[in-house]
Amino acid sequence: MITIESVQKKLKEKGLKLTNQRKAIIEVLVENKDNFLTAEEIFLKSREKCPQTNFSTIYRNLEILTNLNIIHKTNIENNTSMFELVQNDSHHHHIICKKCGRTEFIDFCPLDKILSEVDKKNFTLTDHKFELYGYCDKCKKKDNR
Amino acid sequence: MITIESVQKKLKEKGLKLTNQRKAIIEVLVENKDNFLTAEEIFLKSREKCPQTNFSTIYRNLEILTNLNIIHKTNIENNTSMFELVQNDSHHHHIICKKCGRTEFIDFCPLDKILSEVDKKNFTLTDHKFELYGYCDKCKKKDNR
DNA sequence: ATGCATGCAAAGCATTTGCAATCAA
DNA sequence: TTGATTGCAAATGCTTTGCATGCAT
Repeated sequence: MITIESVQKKLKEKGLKLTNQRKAIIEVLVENKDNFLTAEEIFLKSREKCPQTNFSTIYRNLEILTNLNIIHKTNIENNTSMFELVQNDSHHHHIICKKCGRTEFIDFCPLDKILSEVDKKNFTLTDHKFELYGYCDKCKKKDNR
Repeated sequence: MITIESVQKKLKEKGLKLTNQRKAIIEVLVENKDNFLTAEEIFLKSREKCPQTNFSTIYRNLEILTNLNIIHKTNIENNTSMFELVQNDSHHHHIICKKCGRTEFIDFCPLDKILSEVDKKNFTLTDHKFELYGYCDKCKKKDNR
């Protein structure tokens, strides 16, 4: 279970300062840990908690948190990144609603199934992505493609 | 086997005109059908064949070809889209070199393995992505992350 | 001839950065 | 106190768009 406190502890261990802006960002991420959020969504929600928060602060912190493996960044369709808290207890993948960003977790990871095949190709693997896209119950395809 | 001619035929069937710029773009895509290319790479290579080609022409055509399912668009890491010709004989996934963009195909598709689980979640699926990232033989991790 | 396609230049949007001021430790 | 962090504003990079011209059919 991820809490605000546990993330803050993780930050302190890394020697990072706990500014109000950073606290707000983390709170937002924890409160929305079942959804991918855009930087703008995180910005707007963070500003409710810490009004003076600036957009560049958001981006700088999202990068720091990504590098620390506290959050996970993905690009769904276009050129807008989305972020979610890393649920560090279990490796998992996602089903993502293309309209509202709501996600469900998939415990299944296909990587094991094909690792032997990859080795043959002489690639050194660093990352993988397995994501399903569609429309959730509430957003069921209207005039979307 | 995908040839320039077969793609051009497909375009004609759709009522699209065969301009020199469009021909050049298709040639580039066919010649590099084993690699994802960025729009810029496609631009530079196309201009070798058709010097007056403009960047906006590239983007307009990439969008048209994507909508016609002639090419496939993906976002690897950041906010730069990459494109490859659709190998329409078989559904497949990719191993992608994060440095040079070279790809290998993976015939295995994990989707079947979990379809039943997805149904339970009431998502209407439209797309999925299964991609492995790493460094190919030639680019073996240097100072990359 | 007709309208789809292009070139050009400007705009749009997400993201990044330089720098001086501010704040947590 | 001191370096990490922030706000601001400007810059960047990729992509899109409006409009007049050009070209394939």
